[in-house]
Amino acid sequence: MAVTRPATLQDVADRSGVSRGTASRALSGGGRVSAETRARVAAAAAELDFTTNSGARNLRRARAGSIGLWLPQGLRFMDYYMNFTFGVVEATNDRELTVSLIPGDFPPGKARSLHVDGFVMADVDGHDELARAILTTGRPVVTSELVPPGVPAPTASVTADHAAATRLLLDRLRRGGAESIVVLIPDIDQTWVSAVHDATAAWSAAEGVGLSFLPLVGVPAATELHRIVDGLLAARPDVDAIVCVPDGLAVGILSTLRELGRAVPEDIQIVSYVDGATLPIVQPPISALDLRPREAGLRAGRLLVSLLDGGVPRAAEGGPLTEMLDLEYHERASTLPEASTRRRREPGP
Amino acid sequence: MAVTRPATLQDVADRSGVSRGTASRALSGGGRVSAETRARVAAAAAELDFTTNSGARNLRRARAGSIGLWLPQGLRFMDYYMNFTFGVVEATNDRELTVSLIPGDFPPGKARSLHVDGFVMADVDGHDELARAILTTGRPVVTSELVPPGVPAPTASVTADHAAATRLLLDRLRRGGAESIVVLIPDIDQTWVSAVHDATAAWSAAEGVGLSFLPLVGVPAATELHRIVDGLLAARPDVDAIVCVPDGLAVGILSTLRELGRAVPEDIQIVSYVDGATLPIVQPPISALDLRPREAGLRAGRLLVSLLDGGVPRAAEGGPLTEMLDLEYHERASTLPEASTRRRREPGP
DNA sequence: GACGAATGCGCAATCGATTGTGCAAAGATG
DNA sequence: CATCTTTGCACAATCGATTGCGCATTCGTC
Repeated sequence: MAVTRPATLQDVADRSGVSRGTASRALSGGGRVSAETRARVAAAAAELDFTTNSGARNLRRARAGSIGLWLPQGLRFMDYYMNFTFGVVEATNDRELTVSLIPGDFPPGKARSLHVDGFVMADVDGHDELARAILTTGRPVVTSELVPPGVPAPTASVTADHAAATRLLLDRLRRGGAESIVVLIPDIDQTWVSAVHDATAAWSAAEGVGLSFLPLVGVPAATELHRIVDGLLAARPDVDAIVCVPDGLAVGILSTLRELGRAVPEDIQIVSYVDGATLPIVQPPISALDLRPREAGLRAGRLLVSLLDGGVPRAAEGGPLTEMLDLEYHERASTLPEASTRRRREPGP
Repeated sequence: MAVTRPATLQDVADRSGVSRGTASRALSGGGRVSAETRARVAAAAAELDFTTNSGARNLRRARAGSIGLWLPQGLRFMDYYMNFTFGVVEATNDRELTVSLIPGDFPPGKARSLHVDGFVMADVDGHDELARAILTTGRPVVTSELVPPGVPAPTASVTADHAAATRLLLDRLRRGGAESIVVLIPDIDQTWVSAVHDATAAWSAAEGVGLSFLPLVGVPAATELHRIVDGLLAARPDVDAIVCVPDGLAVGILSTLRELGRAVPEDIQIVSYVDGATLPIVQPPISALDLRPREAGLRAGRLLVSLLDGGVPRAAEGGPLTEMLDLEYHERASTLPEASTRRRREPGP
């Protein structure tokens, strides 16, 4: 079987005895073409196995035909970002758009040379030079989560009410009887993390519940985690609830607590701010907030597509466009249902 | 600031007083251009903030300028595939190639219309129609792992010696004293899974160690997992080692075993065939095989790039090109170091 | 001083499709 | 029957860059 050059529109035109222009109109549906000609061209196209060269079309239409997807560097939150990515891809279904991944180490100075029509960015970190460069290109950008202060504003954003979600989680722990809560929070400059932090602090002040933060740099290994939890329990023996912000970490905390002889949820309740594939399958399954990454990606992608289609005003009054995403709390066994069922560490009467 | 059309090569040519052709040669480095002209053109390009329109270039060069990345459908092995993806992206660094994600539900019939120069595919499943269609396009394809029998062969593949890796794991368990092993294996039609299965069976026959398979359909929830493990221990009380093939599952097994009062690794050893972010941070940390997904993606990507550059013979004698990847076993605390240290469940003398 | 080679650059074709303009034939209206 | 619209299609410009060819000019050598 000879390697045959793919058929071009010219080939189709020749075969059906019309001009290239007519062939184009016949196939694309627009313009004035007789039904009979249209059918003849369609037949020729089918016989030649013609598929339109999207590169040429995009050139003519002055579009790139793809959107760039930027994801944070570092190896955290893989589960989240993979789902997010699939969501973005889903948003381009049946549209003539492709999703291309932007290398994390792409030179920021060359950001303008990225041949894309717009960008979707997830969790922009204030310190990432490439992220800033992309936001400065002037092309449409939709971010998932807001960008930190000092970073050029995106065209639009998809975000969620993290303050409310945080309060929901904390209220939930409190109803389960929590009186002293620790929040394990990653040390990264992303707005949703700050939102969780601030909402936690505000809630603590308002509710008068003992609360402290434990910042985490990087991804701690098992021994380090053991040391951290051990130190924590020594310093604050009264801790009876833990909020894990990083996704996979909660399972590590859980097994470390068991190792140290603490029962979950009886002695200490656990919730994770980010749900993940492993959280529901450990014993006890860990309650978590479902950030709905796939939906977030889908919404961000769709928003960008609308912007590119010109269907959405670039700047509605009152600043950049923001779309809200509802989060879902998944109650599992690592939190106590009611305060009354709670067994304190001190022996009963 | 007015939205100004990006500068074209013609603009650069006009500004430096040369023809478009000369400007092109001056910037691309090829052809005969005087040093002085070259400098003048470069200056003009810099002033105009010119970046070459890669769409136009690709059209002229009859290339697509991107490679398509296909990943299996379903939500398993997220951690692995995300790293794999980053590896592929890394392979395109500094080359004029982008990585575009192929939607999992892309219509197989239109696979030929995908405007890419070649494909990288991970873990092709024999039942996926789109995967087959892609392999039939005739374009260069590099797969990670071999394709199942009956599926059109790819141009080249990156794979690993799963039989050897399996034996290594099993030998390791045996040295730790294992006498009755259970292998939890996902019910999917991918060659590496079959390789693990077959190697396990062969090893069992050769070594005379008791062994059984437990096929898993889908991703079991916590309660289901509990039931499975419970049933397993009831049916085979002598089980003293478990091999988990799916990645995140091992942590679920671990905590379920603890729940059931079995000590790991003293009563039952655990290893995971696929390493993941959570495995090292639970107590005890779970021994696992590092499949080196990033490296796999990188190698697959590089191989495809070589194929596209024509640097590698399409079909060396002896069938399709195959590159081997070394795997790494990470010994952790969920396996016993030596048989002598093993504590049996029956009380001591 | 003459002739061949090398150099520098402009011209124009080309990649493959889209789309505005214009002309001829067919149909509608008086 | 003459004029006015529509309809159907061909022509050619265009998107932005790459590249083969050919013409001057300059350089080198005898």
